[in-house]
Amino acid sequence: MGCNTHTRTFKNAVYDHLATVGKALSSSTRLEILEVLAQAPRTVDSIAAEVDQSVANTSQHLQKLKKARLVTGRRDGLYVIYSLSGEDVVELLDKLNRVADEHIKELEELATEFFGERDGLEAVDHHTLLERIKDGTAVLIDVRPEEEYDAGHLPGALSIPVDELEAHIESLPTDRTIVAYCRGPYCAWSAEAVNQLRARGYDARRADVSAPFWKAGDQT
Amino acid sequence: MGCNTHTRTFKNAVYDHLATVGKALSSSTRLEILEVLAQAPRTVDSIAAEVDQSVANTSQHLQKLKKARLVTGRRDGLYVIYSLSGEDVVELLDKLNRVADEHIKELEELATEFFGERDGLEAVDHHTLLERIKDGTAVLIDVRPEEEYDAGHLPGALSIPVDELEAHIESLPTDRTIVAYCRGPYCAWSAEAVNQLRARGYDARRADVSAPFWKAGDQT
DNA sequence: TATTTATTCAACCAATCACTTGACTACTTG
DNA sequence: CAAGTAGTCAAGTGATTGGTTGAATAAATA
Repeated sequence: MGCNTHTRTFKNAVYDHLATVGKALSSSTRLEILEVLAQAPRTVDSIAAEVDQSVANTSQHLQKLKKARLVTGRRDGLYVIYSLSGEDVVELLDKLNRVADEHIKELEELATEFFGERDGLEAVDHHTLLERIKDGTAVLIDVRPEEEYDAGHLPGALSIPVDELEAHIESLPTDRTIVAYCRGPYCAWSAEAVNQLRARGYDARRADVSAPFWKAGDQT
Repeated sequence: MGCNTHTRTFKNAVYDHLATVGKALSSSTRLEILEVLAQAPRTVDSIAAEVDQSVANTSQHLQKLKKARLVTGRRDGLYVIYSLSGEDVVELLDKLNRVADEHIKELEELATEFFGERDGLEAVDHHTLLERIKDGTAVLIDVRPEEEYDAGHLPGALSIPVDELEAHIESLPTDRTIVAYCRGPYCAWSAEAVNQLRARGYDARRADVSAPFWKAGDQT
């Protein structure tokens, strides 16, 4: 209380600005755009295709994200290339994911329903993953599109996009565990990769790791 | 590409759930409610008064926050007491604050405009703060209402709510720096406390620390 | 049981939202 | 300069939002 009368308008202005960021995170389409941008910078056209929306609509969403300062766009000739405006945005998205994951039980239900029994493709956590790669008992594969791998990947990972897995499957060692990861905890590609690998007799697992989030500090 | 057709509906469901959390953060009133709850659990009535909204409206906002699983309410006799549903929610709010603070330049402008020259009341960062308290060159005061102090405070802090500062000012040592903190980086109370203290000849500073966020890990 | 206090629910309104369509601007290449 | 491609802008539509008001519950107390 006390200084409320003085404070009001300043406080409101502050919360309005914070809400601008909140609003940016309030549309599923925008969250999808953000996750795409968390993998690698992209042009408007390509984002639109990725999230299955019209270019105009995508552009408008990008304007909103820009207003909230979560993304920046730079012109490169014919194209405008958007990217997240900082590491901390990845961290924010990561937190949002984790909070939702922790508290919204429907998400877990969805996941087990979609991935089958989640322990059917037992995920491997971050720390044991690193150890297993070091001591050579596991091979880590990044099943995202090549450009996303090129923009940054877990150390020691091989790039094998899902749709090329079939072709490269022979080159993988049969005497080690294959651990696959993709964009995030709900990205289906790693699950698909694991299924393909298992069908061929490999010992395969999903990594319990969000692709761009190795930058975002520790995985608890 | 590839598995989009299969993926679509699952992906949409996931992003819809994430957006539920985003939506919860998209209204300035709700963010204010969350910050209040980050200090201490509270009844609907008292939240409504604190954020200056009708009880009905506040209740509806709380329902939305509950649906997003950011808060929980438990009945205690006549009252329903709401609180944040976990530490991680505090961390999420903290990230939101930091991202906004980092990228939205208008926020800094607002702050300097309101707090006067920000370095006029030079904030003290987390680490030097801890050192100064340990070696006894500084006294830390928590200027939030007593209940919020009671619900949790920085170790070693004294509780002196702003509106009682005048009365207790004599009891503070004149030979040490007084460092004040309150709810968050935009909470005006600590600034006001500093002004009062300086007017009486004290060496006073604001702490660059968000009250409940000592739980939320390190201050970078 | 009737009354009081705290909270929620339901109905409503103006404002905002996500998305569409179609026109407009920016840049590159022929 | 004309033609083509990438992106933005403007106007419009139905759905959702934040807020209001007043009635309906829920629990404590008289």
